[in-house]
Amino acid sequence: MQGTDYGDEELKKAMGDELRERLIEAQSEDRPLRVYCGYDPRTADLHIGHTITMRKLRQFQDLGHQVIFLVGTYTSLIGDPSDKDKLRKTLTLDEVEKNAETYAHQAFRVLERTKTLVEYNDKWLAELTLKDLIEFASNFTIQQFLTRENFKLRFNKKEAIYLHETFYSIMQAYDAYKLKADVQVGGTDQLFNIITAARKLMTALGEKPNIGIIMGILPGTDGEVRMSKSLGNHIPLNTDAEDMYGKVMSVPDKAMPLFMRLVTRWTASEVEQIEITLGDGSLHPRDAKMNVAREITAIFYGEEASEKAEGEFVAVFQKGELPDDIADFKLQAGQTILDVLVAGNLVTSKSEGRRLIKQNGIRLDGETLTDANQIFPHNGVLQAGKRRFLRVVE
RNA sequence: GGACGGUUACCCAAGUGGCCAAAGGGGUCUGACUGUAAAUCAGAUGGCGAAUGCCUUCGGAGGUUCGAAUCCUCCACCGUCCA
Repeated sequence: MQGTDYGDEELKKAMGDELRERLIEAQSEDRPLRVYCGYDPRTADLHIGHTITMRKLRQFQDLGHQVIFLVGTYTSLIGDPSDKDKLRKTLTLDEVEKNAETYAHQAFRVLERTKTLVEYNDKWLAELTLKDLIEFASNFTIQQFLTRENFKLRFNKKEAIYLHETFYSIMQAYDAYKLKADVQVGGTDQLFNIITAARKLMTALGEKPNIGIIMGILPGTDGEVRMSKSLGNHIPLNTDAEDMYGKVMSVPDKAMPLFMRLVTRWTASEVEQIEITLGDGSLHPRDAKMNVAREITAIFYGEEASEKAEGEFVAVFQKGELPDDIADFKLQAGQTILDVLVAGNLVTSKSEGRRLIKQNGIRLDGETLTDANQIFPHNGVLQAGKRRFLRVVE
């Protein structure tokens, strides 16, 4: 149950107990648990926050259970208006399928491909009739939905709650039913869908209710707000090892417990051990974070690339040396410092370049440059800020 | 169907005729310091220009005005309430 966040001890205990029972039951029937999590491929641009539920699925996978990666092809077509992260535009089936492919590709850096069953929910949702929907919906009351935190809050603030948002819960519940899920994994925003909607509908349709594993929310690089691309504090999966390592190092120390629990492959006892050594001072917080950064980078780029990224980080940021790979830039006659900054992609505009120079953020071979319009003085390594480099040659 | 209200920069959110390239917060960036791209402190954060400055931006299109994010008209999208 590492990294879970039910927001309620009783619920957590109930789910833990039920999971234990279900495990025993499955064992006596000589079958693995069916564990699923649904993904809406409305974006193909994943960040490490998206991998939390995958990590949890992987843990089940490693214990020999059947993991189902459900692609929300049908639900993605509509789009959830409550999620401002996602564009509200309606996607075409084609786009969804393309996204799903990229999505799965990234997901399989966490999950074992051969042991993962991939399903698409349009297979059964598209076939539902209005009669079915009415029947399903008759299991729920408006009050139940209104007690859901998410809705209650918006209701009180007089914000819109769309009718079809309630369909979402019902569709997701039906997914769980069709998949005969023993366990469903999701973030805290999915608590209602998993615990209330799915369990109720499954029971009504004569299945055993799924057990919810509710995962905590990962903060972004600022350590406070949840990781999100539109908030600009995310760590993307599709970057490079050096960048990922560095971005993890830029996360405030205080957020490390969550990063360890939600993103790394470490067990609960391993995490506890680290926290004990941090507490008694035998482990330096910086070293602890370096371990986390190395681990997370290794998950997505492999051990070798991760170690290399760490070596580079130590060299560049702790010792102030130059990184291994610096792009070459061929100097043209007459180019000013500002010209080179722009042409070499160290800055995105001349204004930004001027700003950096004014802020003493531009160095050539370690010497701070102060005049943007000066003809580029000589060959050497040009550095913008702490982490952008360019080797200027003839 | 009716009555109101909203749409502001990466995100949230002020601004209701000139002092608005637009408060504040978040994010991001830079510098100092350091234990790290942590914490803390300081600064920056549309573009072009050496610079007084100029150009583009406040949902879209027009209009009023010496002057509009601010007023008017139409359009689009969204919300709340009444029925």
